[in-house]
Amino acid sequence: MSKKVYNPSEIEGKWYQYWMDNQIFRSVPDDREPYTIVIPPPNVTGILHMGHILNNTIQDILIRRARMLGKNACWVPGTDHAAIATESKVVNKLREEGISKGDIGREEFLKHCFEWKDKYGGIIIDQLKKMGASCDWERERFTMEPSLNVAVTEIFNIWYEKGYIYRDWKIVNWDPKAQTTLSNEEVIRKDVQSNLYYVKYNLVDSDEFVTIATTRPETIMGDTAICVHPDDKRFEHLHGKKVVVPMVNREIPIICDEYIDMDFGTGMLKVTPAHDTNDYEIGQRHSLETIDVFNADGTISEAGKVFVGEDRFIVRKKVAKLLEETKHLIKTEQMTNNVGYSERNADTVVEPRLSLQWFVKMEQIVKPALAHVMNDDIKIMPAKFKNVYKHWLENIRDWPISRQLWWGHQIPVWYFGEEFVVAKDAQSALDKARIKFNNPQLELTDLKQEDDVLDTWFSSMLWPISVFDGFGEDKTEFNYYYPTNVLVTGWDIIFFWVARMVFGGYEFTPKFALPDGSARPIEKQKPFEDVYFTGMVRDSQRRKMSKSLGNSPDPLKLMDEYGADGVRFGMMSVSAAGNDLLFDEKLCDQGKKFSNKIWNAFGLVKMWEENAVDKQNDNASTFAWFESKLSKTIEDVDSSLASYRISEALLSLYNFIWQDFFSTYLEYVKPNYGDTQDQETLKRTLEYFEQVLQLLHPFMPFITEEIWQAMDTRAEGASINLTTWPKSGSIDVDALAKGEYSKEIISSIRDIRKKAQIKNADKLAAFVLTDNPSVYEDFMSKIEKIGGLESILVSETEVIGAQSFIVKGQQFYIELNQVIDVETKRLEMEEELKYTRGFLVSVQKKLGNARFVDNAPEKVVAMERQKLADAESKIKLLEESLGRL
RNA sequence: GGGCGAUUAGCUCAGCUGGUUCAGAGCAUCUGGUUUACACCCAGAGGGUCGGGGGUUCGAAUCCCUCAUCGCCCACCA
Repeated sequence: MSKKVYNPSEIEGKWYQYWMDNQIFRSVPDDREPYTIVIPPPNVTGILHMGHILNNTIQDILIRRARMLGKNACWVPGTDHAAIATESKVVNKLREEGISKGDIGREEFLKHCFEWKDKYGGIIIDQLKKMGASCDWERERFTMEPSLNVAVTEIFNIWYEKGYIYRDWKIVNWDPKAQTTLSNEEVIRKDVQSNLYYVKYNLVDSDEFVTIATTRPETIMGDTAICVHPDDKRFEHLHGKKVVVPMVNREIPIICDEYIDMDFGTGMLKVTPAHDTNDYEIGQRHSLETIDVFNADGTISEAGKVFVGEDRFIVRKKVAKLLEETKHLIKTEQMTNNVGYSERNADTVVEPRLSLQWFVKMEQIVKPALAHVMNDDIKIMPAKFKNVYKHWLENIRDWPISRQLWWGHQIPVWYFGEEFVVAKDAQSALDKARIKFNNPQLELTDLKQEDDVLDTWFSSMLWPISVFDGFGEDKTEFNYYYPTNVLVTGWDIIFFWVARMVFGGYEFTPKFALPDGSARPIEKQKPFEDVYFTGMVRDSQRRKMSKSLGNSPDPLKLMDEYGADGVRFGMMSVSAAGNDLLFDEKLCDQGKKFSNKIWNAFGLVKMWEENAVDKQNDNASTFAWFESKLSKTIEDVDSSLASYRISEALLSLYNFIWQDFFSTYLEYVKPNYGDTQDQETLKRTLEYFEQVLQLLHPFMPFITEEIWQAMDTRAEGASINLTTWPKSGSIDVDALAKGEYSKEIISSIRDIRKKAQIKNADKLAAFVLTDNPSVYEDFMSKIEKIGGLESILVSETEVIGAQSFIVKGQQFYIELNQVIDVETKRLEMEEELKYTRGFLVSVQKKLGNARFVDNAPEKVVAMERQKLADAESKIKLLEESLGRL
């Protein structure tokens, strides 16, 4: 401990290994109350980013503190298979090797995926360990492991039997790059500048034409009607007429539908049922033909007739040119419209596409999920997200769950020609099929399992249940740990994940019995008690952190530079709940400096140990003040944490430790140069230090463990993790106030010294004109020591020619042996007098108001009376001094 | 178009049930300080009509109304 600079990298890895070796984070069911968190599983192939640091630090703080509070703390880690993200990475990798997914087939492709997962899946886990996450690693789960597949399959069957899962043609969001469906939540809408093309459609058997405005001329080949509003007088004469689609020369009818907005564009809409949700609905209402002009990859299909095989955006330009050449393009206007992009392939425009997909009917499912959040059975923090949640659930649409991928949970549906059965596995599918199709001769080879897999979030929905084997035979763990205490995650996945886990909980746990065989009551069905939404991490210019901007620091580099403790501190110090936070590396530096400060303070105390002796001290009042202050801080930290105000808890600790413990307490009790420390002070100081470390441990686990271990000889396997969270003792208001006065007095002396440019080493004489020596008496020796005073003597009269200040009605004088500038002094005092008189008037006015005295709480009135008295005595003192000046 | 939120010191933000934690913190700025645990330090200072206006109240940064500005989410305007 002789080094003056704390080096976290030497320390942190060592202690993490120690915790693992001693199974500190292991949790198994026992008699204690459980405290459970399941991690939002990061993508298996992902790497740690600042958002992970944020929410995992919060979880770690809550878990470590729960452990110290004597609870059976269990934090379950794991990873998510992240269907689209992972599959596209593997596809890209194979492409670089000249291999295509189709060539090698499903089985072979999955092998590559698992290889990829084995190679990269461990990275993020190691990174979580590096930041100190106290997960029970023996419980690590993966959303695509076999037991979860069993659960997913079972749920699919249950929902199918309940009639909640169905297959249907719908316009879905199609990602032409990944070539799969996306849910609405996976589509990111952006406003973009587009061209609005005004296109001429000729009427059949007439010289007349109509003009239609469209942003998507490449879909013209799929038009099957022109639509106008039935009340639109301008077009009444066209009702029932037909027009010719340019380029393909197909005749289509002009129809009427109330959907049309008469004021937009030309008031006429071209209807392309295969490529727009609304058009599709209009098409259904009017029994229109559906012509799909695109292939799966976004090129024009045979049905498009022109530009077949060319990309949709190239075709858009070519169509425009062609229309111009054939005099069908009247004009082009610029406009802003809203275009959907794939969440996974940021540059890919999502194509509305008519296809046959699997859906979950949401109407019934969401009812309990909405009710139990609105009545706070599940508490959402910050509460503002309750509204967001409500709005989404109230307007929810059916959930498209099939994805045209191979990496994921394959949909448990087996086809026999156009028909199908839903089953738990191939064998039972065959059994069902033989009955359903009344054909006992059917063999497995006659059936074909659905190629598609399920949306990743379908398995994530079950996460809090499945990590405790809720769907397994043995429900011991599930019954002990579920419901979890809190979910900590970003608000951006409130719909993707949080809402789905909530309805998942209420859908699937009711049938699980409790250990005594009784039915599971409603409060045991929810997946978590509380949801804590973190904000998004942004850079200091408020930009979202992203790879492409390059503004996201690499957390590993940060941890190397500032230590995991430093990074955790930096992140937590700005993490007010639910607000986006501006992250700046400087914050980590502050954390690192804090670590260093603690390290050095401990070095000081450790030095005392070397030659401490048994002797008297005069620290009684310092101990009394500090203990009360410590108790107060514990109360503050407890209450802040109870309401998830993490940064508030950390900052009050930071201020307490640095200001009160180090700058004040340690300076007060520090022996004079060359002197030794006494045993009692040493012992108490170490006790305080230990409590402070315990309070700080959840936030900064490594340095607190390091120092805690260095404080004393510890048993093998002992850890600060396993100690008991400090309890706040009694608060002695009087002792507390006296300590604070002493700080104020010292501060005033330093100010005078500073202004008079007197060196700290020069001793000064001080006097006090007092009617209440208890204000300073207990701390007199400390004030003398820190203030650099020879002594504080009581004076019966004013000390002429000395600098003065007032604390709690006591007038102190500091003799400077310098000529003081009378005029400056007078102005200063007059200023203060004027202010105090004004203050007095306002207090008098308040107290003179009968309605205030009658209505305000007694405490408030008493406080005002105290203010009045203090102000009056201060004015008296100032007036006397001025008079003499 | 619908909804939500924000506006407090130069910057980033706390401020919870209306009243002593009420005008705060950190950073930044300025000034001074090296034999004493720490210059990754110590000490001191300056800086705000709490976005504007109105209201409720004995009392408003806090509650209500209104205006302004800014953000975010949701939604099918071709």
